[in-house]
Amino acid sequence: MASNAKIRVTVTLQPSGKSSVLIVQTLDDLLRQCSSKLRVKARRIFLASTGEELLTDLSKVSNDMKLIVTCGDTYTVTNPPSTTQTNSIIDSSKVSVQVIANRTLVEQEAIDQLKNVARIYPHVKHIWGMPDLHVGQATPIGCVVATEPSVVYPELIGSDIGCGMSFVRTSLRLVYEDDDRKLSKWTKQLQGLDDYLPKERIDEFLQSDLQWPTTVNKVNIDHSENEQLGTIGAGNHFVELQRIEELYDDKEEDLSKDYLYLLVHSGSRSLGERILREFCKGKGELRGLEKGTDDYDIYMSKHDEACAWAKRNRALIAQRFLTCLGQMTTSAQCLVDIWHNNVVLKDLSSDNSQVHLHRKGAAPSDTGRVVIPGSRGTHSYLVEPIDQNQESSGYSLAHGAGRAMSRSKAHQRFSGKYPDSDRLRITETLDSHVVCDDKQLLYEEHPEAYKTIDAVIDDLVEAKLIRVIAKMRPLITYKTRLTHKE
DNA sequence: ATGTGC
Repeated sequence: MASNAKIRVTVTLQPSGKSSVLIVQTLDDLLRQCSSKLRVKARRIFLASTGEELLTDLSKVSNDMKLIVTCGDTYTVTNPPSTTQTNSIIDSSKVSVQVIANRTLVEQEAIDQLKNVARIYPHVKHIWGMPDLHVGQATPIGCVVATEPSVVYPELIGSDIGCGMSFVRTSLRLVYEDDDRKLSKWTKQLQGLDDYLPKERIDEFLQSDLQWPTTVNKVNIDHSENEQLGTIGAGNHFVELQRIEELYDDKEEDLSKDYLYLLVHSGSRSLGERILREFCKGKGELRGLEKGTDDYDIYMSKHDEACAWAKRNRALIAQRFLTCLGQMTTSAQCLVDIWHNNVVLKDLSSDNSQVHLHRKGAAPSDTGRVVIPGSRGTHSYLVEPIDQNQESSGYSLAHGAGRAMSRSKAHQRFSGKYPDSDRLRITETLDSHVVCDDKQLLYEEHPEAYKTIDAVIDDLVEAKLIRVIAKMRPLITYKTRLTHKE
């Protein structure tokens, strides 16, 4: 076979299950790309179907083949995981794996990834999948993993430590229900939000007293690790101006249809990523950190700091957004701030034992109200957990609509279906404004690339996990003014 | 989600 032919393959790292699609030309090229994409020293490659090892070249590999990569271990073909159904306990033998989804479609691949977590991580006691469960790199997004309290797995929290959602009541008003002239003007005023702030402002903000909505720890780290504070980032992060479309509970005294609300979704930017890398790089993907070791103490302290940093990041993003619109930032009040990606020590209600609850894309149901965002141009929901002590759902809820397809698939499909990207700046469904000058993101984050938020909410209501307080309508979704990656 | 390499 000609050595310059390009072949597209799917590689899966064993035992972690992390996978990636690569375009490769030679075996050396393949090993190199595996190392960089999977973040391990890739040493051996096998054909997934037969277990045969690739020793000299890619002559046995053709387009779209599945390959297994290991760091040195031999790979032997095993039976695939048994088929499963959602809304039931999948494997009660050792680890209970439960997926809460009825109306929402959860891909088999995501469920297989969840079962893989149960199989390969020691000391796991319970796993829950939320209705927005979808495929991740190795661990699916939209799940909660409870382990023995003696161990923490950084990989089960991921790189965006502290990522979450702030819901802020502003003093902005819209006099007419659809004052589009005002919204167009505000959209134009949203400038400079992607710029990094001066060191002095960042340092001062990290050391300020902040109630958001409760006291947030001060953060004391070197500015070289802080420069992104106050910026939204990319991917599914955004700031959205909303109004209340339906208020189902008039007893909520801090909610008023007269004012507009800000929803901020962002995390710890590259800070969290550096922390994950520090604890996983070259040490295997599954490494647990054991209580009593220095690594555990250092990771937990950095994790907590990243969580505080992410909260302050959301606060500063909201401030900057309101400043663009000429608002006094002191007039805003944060009603909800939750983490989607973090680990907490939790007392289980069933047997008084403790677990480390790792949330990877899941909202807490044990700290009060949460906002569950839809996809771009769809409603978000302010909800209240019915029982703050609900072990059967892992003390958690869905954190959003959940992707229905990969980013690459979405880009390919929607750039073909909607070639005029400018038209995506006003959403088809609710006529909301979208600020996103990154064309790739416009397609990757297209609403049709996500599951239906109403199905996710229905699943949680039917499972008696939440009651809906308010339905929020998007007015302006701000993603980025940066144009790179086009 | 992110920084980095091709």
